[in-house]
Amino acid sequence: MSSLISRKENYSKWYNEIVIKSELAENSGIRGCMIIKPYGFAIWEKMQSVLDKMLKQTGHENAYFPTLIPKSYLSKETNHMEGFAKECAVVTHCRLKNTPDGKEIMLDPKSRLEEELIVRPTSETIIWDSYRRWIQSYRDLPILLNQWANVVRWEMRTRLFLRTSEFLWQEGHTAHASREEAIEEAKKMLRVYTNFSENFMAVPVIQGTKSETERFSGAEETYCIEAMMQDGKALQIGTSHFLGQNFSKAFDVKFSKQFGGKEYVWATSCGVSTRLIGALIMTHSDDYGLVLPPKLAPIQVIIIPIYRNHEQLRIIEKSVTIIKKYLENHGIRTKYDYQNHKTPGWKFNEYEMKGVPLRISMGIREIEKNQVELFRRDTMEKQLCSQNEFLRLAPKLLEDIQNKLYNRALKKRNALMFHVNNYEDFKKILDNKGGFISAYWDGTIETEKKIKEETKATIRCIPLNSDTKKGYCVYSGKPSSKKVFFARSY
RNA sequence: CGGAGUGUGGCGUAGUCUGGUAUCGCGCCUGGUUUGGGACCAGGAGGUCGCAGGUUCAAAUCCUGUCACUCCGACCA
Repeated sequence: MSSLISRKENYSKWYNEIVIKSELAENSGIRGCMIIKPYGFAIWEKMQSVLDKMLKQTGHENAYFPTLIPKSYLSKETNHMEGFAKECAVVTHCRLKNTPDGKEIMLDPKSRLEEELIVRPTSETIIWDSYRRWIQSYRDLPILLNQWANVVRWEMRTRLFLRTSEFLWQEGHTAHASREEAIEEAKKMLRVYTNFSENFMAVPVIQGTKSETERFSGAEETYCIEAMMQDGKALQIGTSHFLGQNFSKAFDVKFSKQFGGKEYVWATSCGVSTRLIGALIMTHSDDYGLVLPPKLAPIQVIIIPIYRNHEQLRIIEKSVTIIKKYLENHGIRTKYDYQNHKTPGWKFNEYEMKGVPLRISMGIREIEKNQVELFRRDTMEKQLCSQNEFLRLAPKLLEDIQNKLYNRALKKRNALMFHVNNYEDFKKILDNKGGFISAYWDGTIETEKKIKEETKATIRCIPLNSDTKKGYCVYSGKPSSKKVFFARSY
C-alpha cells in the first residue's frame, strides 16, 4: 500500500520521497534552500519548545543578534575564518535599480557597501564583539546566552534537513571566569542534547569528542553526539565546543579577577539544528512513511469516522466529540479528520505516511458496542477496544510507543556497532554493513587521512567513556590507547 | 566547483534519436452514486514543454548559454 520506494531499493530516494510526501518540506527555487511546510515546522516547534525549556533550566537566557556580520569581525579569529571562508554569503550592495531599458533590475553601483557584510554562518564573532563591552569584572560572569536563529552556509551539495544552505538552529554562547567552568558548561550542554535526543527524539547517541581534523574551527575541544541511521551511516546531531580563550583574545575580552589581575574570558558555544528532523526521519521511519515519537508528534491521535450517511455521521460525531475533548483535556494532541471527500482508506494511508502514533476509527459497528478500532503506527497493529478502555490507555500507549521506538532504535544501532582489530575486517564491515566501527587509532592526522581516503570513513568521535585498555592502531599497527568510532557519515 | 543524468498542466509521465502546434494516469471543478485500507460514473477546466538566445517556412524535439534537481567526486563545523 505504500507509495514510497523501499529503503532497501534506494535509501536516499526513500528519504527524499518521505520528506516530500509527508509534507515536511520541499525545495525552493534557490539552490539548497528549503521551504519548511506547516507539518514539518510543527515538529520543529515541538523541538524548540522542549529545548528552550531545557536551555532555560540550565541558566541560559534568550537574546538575538543580527543576521549580518561585518566582514572584519570574521577575520579576527584566524582558524574560525579559515573554517567558514569558503561558504559565506556576502552582502555587497544595499540598493537595486531598474536597468536602463527598464525591463530588469540591477545592483545600483552607487550603493556599494564600504564594508561588506557576511550573512552569519554562526554568531561567535558578533557575540564576542558584544561581550567585550558587557564584561569587565568576574562579577559579570558567567554569561549564558542562547539565540534561535537562521544561518547560511553555502553548501556544495545539499539534502533536505540534513544539509541545507540556510537552516534554523539554536546557538548557545557562554562566557566564564575559568577554564574548568567553561569545560564543564560544554559537557553539560552535551548531556542536555543527549537527554533531548534519547528521551524526546527516541534516538540513541554516542557521546564523544572530535579529532583535531573534525573539530570546530576556533575550538579547543568539540564535544558531539553521533547517531546511527538505518542505512549504516552516522549523523552528527549536536555539538558543544570549548572555545578556550580564542575568541576573547581575538575580541580582547578581559575581566578583572577577584583578587587582582586581568584574564581573558573562557568561552563555549553549542548548537542543534533542523538537521534533527533528518535524524528523526532516518532513525524511525519505514517503507510506509514517517514514524514519529509521540513526544514530538504534532498530532498524537488521529480520529477517523466511517459512515454511510449523514445520520450515521451525526451519531459517530457525538462519541468523537467526547473522546476528543477528553484526550485534549489530558494534554493529548488530537485531530478529527471529518473530510467528506476522502475515503477512510485514503486517510489511513495519509496519516501513516505522516507518522501519527495512534489512530482510532469509528463506525456504527463500534459505536453500537462503545468501541473504537485502535491502530498504532510503530507496530502497524490493529485491535478493537472499548472507548473507556482506550481513554484510560491512551497516555500509556503513547508512552509505550515512545519507549518502544527508543528501544527499537537502540537495537538497530547496536546491531550496527562493531569492534575490529585489523584493517581487512574494518574495510569488510564498512562495505557490507556500515555502522560504527570501534577501533584503535594511533592518534595521528596522517592515519586518519589515509583511512578517509581509502575507505571514506572518518573518525566520528572519541567516546567519552571509553575504556583505557591499550591496543594497536587498526591502520598503522602502532601501540595506541585511543579507541575511537569510525563511520561513513552524512 | 568538476563529471554524468533529468526538467513537458498541481503531481507522475509519453513524445525528443528521425522538427509539422502535446499523450496517458493521478489530482482539481460540476452533478450523481458512494465511504470498513488510497471509491465509481458522466461531464468539464487546466500546458507559449525550466528560462534566455540561435538555426529553420516551422522547435518540446536541433545548437548555445543559463537556472534548478538527482547521482558520483571534491568540499563540509
